[in-house]
Amino acid sequence: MKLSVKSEYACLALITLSEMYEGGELSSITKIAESKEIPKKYLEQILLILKRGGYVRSYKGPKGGYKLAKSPDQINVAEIIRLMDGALAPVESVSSYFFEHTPIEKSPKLLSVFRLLRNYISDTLEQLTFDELIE
Amino acid sequence: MKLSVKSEYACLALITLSEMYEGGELSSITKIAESKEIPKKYLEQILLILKRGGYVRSYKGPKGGYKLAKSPDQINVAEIIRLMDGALAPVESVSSYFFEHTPIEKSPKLLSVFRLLRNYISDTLEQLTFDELIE
DNA sequence: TATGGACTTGACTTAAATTCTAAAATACGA
DNA sequence: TCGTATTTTAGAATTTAAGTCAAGTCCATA
Repeated sequence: MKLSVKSEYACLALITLSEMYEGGELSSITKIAESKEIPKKYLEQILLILKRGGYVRSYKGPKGGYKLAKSPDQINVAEIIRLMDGALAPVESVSSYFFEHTPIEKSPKLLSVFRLLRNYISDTLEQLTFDELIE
Repeated sequence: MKLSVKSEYACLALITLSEMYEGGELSSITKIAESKEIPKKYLEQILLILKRGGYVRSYKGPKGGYKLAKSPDQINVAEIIRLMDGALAPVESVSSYFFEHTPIEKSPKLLSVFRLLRNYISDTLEQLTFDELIE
């Protein structure tokens, strides 16, 4: 019952960018990777996904790097996890975003418990925006 | 943010055995696998783990099979997930059972949110026993 | 036009999930 | 009592997906 490291990395990267959103400065992949101890090459892939998702903007060349495309208070944690992992249900078949057949459907009662958990997790992370995560 | 299928399978197997706990009958791996649509060979491994954990008893030979070692109300879902996956924290470093360094530690605020989620999930599943999951 | 960074592709590594092969125990019929 | 079918037990091989690494290409800007 855990988050993928992909989502964790994505959140950490966005936190870094959120912290420097005010000044409008850029941060390079290398800087983010070093400060948050994330494998650089993996982070490259993750930032590309975030870019395609419209969360960050990139600038090439010397002095290039990344910055947020929206203000931190307009990005919540739930949507990032969804973008990275597809869904954020404790069990996939509980997801309201897409339905996949998983074995747990065989027990309606267990399924309903996980549905409650999903809603709690979902609500919590939906309300958590990145401006709240700045140090 | 999801459960391993291993845990799902373990819970489904225990639900099946809980349903026939009254009569004291046995159920074979094959029967459980078919009724819950679980890969049989994988289920064999899972039931062995449950056996070593003291949750089920096994009997070989024709008419053999598995049955619960305790009554369903004495087994909760949390301990099964812990047995299968090691911990049930939404993020491992939040686990109170063993501590592992994960990248999310880099953000204390995010970590504390996940700690709250973990406690909620943990409490919910700790209180959920298998007698409540019988159809 | 040279450089520092983003981008692209592909391959490697590890762990989860699944399947394969074979052995050991037991009930039951001949 | 023996043999056989049925079941669990065990270890290992295979597959698949997540995570990681390597080498190089493209591009803005100083």
